[in-house]
Amino acid sequence: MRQTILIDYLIRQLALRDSSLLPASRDLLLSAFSAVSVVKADHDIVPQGSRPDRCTLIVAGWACRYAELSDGRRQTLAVHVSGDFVDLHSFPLKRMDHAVAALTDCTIQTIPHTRMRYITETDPHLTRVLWLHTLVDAAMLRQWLLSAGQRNALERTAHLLCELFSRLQIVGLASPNRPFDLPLTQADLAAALGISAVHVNRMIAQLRTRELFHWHAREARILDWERLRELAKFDPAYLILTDEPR
Amino acid sequence: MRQTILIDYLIRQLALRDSSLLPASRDLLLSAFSAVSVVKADHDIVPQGSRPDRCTLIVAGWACRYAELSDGRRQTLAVHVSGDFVDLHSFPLKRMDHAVAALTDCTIQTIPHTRMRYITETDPHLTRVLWLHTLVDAAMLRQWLLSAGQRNALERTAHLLCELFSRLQIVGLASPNRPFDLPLTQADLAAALGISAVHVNRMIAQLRTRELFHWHAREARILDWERLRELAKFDPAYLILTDEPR
DNA sequence: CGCTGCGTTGAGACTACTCAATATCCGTGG
DNA sequence: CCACGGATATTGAGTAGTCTCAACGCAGCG
Repeated sequence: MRQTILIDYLIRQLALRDSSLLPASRDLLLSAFSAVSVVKADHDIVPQGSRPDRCTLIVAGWACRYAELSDGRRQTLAVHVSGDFVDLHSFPLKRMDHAVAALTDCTIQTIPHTRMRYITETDPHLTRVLWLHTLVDAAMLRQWLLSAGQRNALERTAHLLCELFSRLQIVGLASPNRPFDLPLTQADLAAALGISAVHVNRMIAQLRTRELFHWHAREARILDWERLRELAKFDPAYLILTDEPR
Repeated sequence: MRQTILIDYLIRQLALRDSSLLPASRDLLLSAFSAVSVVKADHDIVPQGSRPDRCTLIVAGWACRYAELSDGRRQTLAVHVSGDFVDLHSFPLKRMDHAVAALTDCTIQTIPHTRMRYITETDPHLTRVLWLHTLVDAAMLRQWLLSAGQRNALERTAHLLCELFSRLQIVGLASPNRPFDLPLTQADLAAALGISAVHVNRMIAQLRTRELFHWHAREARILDWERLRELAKFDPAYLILTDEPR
């Protein structure tokens, strides 16, 4: 039962990047997950500076990672949706240099570091796939940094929407020419984009005026994918949508 | 002979994060490195979009990674010094989503992906250490994103200087209260900070006025580490300076 | 039915940008 | 050893993008 949920999202992500992973490897990973638990919106799932002894998977809901300066300024580092490992990197890294928080109520499952270690000792193929998984996260960070440094506020907003839409498609939570559920607030987007919430509002309004994107009451709709992609200069290659042996 | 050079820098980095790595593992890594070769300043070491069949180590010189938008805007994603693997992640990722370029003349050595694969098949401990190595890169990316999103130009400049100084200390190319060699141009810093070269100049001037940092003719000197660190809100924890088993 | 949180809009301020001019450094060739 | 040219650094002036503060609208909920 619990596997079924995981297969729907996590396995879709793993299979996308390496379909040659054996069922035995897949089961080695899946069989160690805890029962599901729930985290309320706006609560930390993993605090900054902690030393987790397990990795957390989002089964349902939206979460984010953020880093905080000593004076309280916060930057969102990633947005996570169903099927995302939010802190797979905590296994090699040990200490969390940032926090993970629930943006909406989240259903999660965890897998102990001891199992991760066992995987690295016994299953090189699965280990490489998990390593890749952490590197796709890093690739997204690079795109966010490219956005923060070089894209203006409008392009940056468009780019985030493109990325989220593409990633939701991977796990089957969105499909072309259909609306999708976007339960974030404009303040959430602002924290992710490194601009003020007021300015996010203006940028969203501009996307609406240009008939690229519409968003009301959590229902988001991409009106012109090609033009939005062009505006954002979005190239999905970094999401590693190709399947090749690792 | 060639190992001697590597030990000086790369091994210092690996040992810092896990001194329990066995000599056999270390040698498994070191023995596969190519002879040194040289890349002239401003030349690409690894082009964006390529599919390298080897990983590259900087033996001497300064390099950077950068991503480029289709209209030519560039963002530097990382600055690399002696002892840094610039594209270790190319092994799991296969395709480069960004480029690596020499900022100064660089001496490099490479290790084939085939050897990397062999390591993952036979040496779980070394594999975890290499995985960690790619994740320290990701931790730096997070700090850069935090800088880009939340730190102003002055703080950001100070933070980069703090990071570079700390990393140079790791490999023994800088030490407290002593000047160090900083062969970058202000334009290089601008590309890394996501601000204009003119503004970098003003920020450096301000650090000089505040008697925090002095830089002339490649010789850089941190005048007041504590105050610079405070200004930058630099917390070196993300560089993983602690040694614990992986 | 009145909070409270979120979204929207306007006005003025500030940070960092661009363009442009000048200064300085460094390597090269005479 | 000096003169030159190109790259780099410095400074000034005006501008653009984004910020902050503030007010108001609207919807959901206790």
